[in-house]
Amino acid sequence: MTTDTDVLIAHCRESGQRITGPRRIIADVVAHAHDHPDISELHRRVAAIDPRISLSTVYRTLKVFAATGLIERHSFAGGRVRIEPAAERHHDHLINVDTGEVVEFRSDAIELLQAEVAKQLGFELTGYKLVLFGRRTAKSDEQGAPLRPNCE
Amino acid sequence: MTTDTDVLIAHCRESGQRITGPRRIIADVVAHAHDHPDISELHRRVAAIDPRISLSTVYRTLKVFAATGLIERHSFAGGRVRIEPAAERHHDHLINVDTGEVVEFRSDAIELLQAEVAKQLGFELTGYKLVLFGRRTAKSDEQGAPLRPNCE
DNA sequence: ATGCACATGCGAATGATTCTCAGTTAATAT
DNA sequence: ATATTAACTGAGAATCATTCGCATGTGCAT
Repeated sequence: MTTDTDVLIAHCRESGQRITGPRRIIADVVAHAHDHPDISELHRRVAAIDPRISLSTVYRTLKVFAATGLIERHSFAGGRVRIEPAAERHHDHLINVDTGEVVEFRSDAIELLQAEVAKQLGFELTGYKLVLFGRRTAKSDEQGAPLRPNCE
Repeated sequence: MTTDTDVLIAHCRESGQRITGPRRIIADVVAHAHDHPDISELHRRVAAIDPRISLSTVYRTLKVFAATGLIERHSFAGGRVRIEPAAERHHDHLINVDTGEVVEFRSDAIELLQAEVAKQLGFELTGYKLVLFGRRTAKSDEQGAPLRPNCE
């Protein structure tokens, strides 16, 4: 139960949501999940703290958190959705196709170009989804969260 | 049954696949599907030609076509997968968040930057997924295939 | 303290996709 | 042409992630 968690809780309360036991715990787990876990993994961690908390509640609470912008939901591999606490600073992801490892990065240049491209097509850019897939170049292969490599 | 279709058929045969009645029809429908339909929509079109063709067969055949690189499978909106015949020239997509309209575009600059970013992170870029979301700027709103706007 | 709207848990429902399996059929050899 | 056989197909069951329905439980404003 750290400051991170408190921030989540605070935002949640501000947006008129009730702070319940399950939500406290889920907020706590999410705030410390810096490895882009999927929802069953989150439920596993939550259940390790309080086994009475159901998967439904995790789904529902995450939806609430997402609606308030407290977390982000990614679908890197087409299949299950993966969660990360909302970052102060926006970033994108590179997936190691060999290990599933998720690397975060940001590039202002790419974002500028995207807005530029959209404008040229007659659109105002409201959002985008960018995921890079790659393979480590002639270096040690590091660890990585299990994730189905490749993307549909 | 046009040249496009024949090309699909030819590629299919080359890769050691059998050319069956259903596959002919599916190839034909896919070759003319320039609107990124989802799989049930494809099945609808296929069934309009031969109602005996099952949804399973459409799924299976599309998987075969995809494995051979004859089509591309996109998951723009998180939910169902959408199909397009493989293009000579690679391109990305911009989704009109108001109408679901899919606009194709390409930007060498963005692709160069992506490879650059990956390299800086110590990766060789093997692929990427880029989807822009936008809203038409002060112009007539055009038509668009129905698609759930926004993306998780 | 109390009430009630919102939250929870459980299991059932959904929706897309995949699998199973018995019956067909294309491609190849005869 | 015909037989052979491995690949293909249709129908429905199975799977998997996610959502729903509903009876019960519980924050929190009064």
